Amino acid sequence: MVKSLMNNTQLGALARTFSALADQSRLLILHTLRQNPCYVNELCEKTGLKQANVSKQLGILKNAGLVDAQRQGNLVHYTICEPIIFEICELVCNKLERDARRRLEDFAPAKRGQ
Amino acid sequence: MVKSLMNNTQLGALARTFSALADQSRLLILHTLRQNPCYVNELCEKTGLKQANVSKQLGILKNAGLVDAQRQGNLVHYTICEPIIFEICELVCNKLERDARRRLEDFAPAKRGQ
DNA sequence: TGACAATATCACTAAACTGTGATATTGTAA
DNA sequence: TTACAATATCACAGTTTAGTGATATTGTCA
Repeated sequence: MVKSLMNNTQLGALARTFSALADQSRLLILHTLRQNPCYVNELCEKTGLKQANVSKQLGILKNAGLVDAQRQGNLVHYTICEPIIFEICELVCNKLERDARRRLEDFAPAKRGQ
Repeated sequence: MVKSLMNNTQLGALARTFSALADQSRLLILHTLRQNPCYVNELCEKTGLKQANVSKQLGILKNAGLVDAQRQGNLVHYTICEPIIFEICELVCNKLERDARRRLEDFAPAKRGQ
């Protein structure tokens, strides 16, 4: 259970963490890193995002404590350091799927199966 | 497990849900509603936010499918309709606490207990 | 009907954010 | 040292967002 009473500092920190997750490009980066931790240039290729943008978003993710960076010579290797983000995404994805299913039911009630 | 491959539509929907959670005022409203579902005017009193603001944020939360509204005469009663948001907040809060603890350890290593 | 209360919406301002080209930084290797 | 590659940072434009006072909408009651 979340603490039953939260203070403003806690709510602010919570909001900042959600902000880090509230962008499609950053989610794409996390999703990509999940398949394989990799270097910045690889992230650019895999995601199709530009280098400056990838670096910027990685900075935000790192600042939120979601990814870790490790310099290897000329390269920087990024890893996800908070697997809980995938639990969280799973919970939200399930909710979204339920929502969509419910919306369909409004048009095609009683159809069973998917 | 989250689907191992997500498409842009899914990532976008995910980002939009996190956006709804990425604001301190909205988290405060959710937190308040969690103690007791209530009417808009009560929310204004309990949170100290202005009426126009509360209505606006409630609209965003409702649009994200996080709260439900039920008109009762002149009043509108709001309820949280997605308890999973508390699981999510709990996961994030635990992470934040771990982060803070780790940060403390950098200054006061080996102190045990809290 | 008219007066009033609760809530939602509008129009606006100030602040924050995304993506980008250009540039700075950091490391390698000759 | 110099040249070069990978990444981070800067400065900027365009977009989005939160909060607010004013107003519109919706419902109650007399």
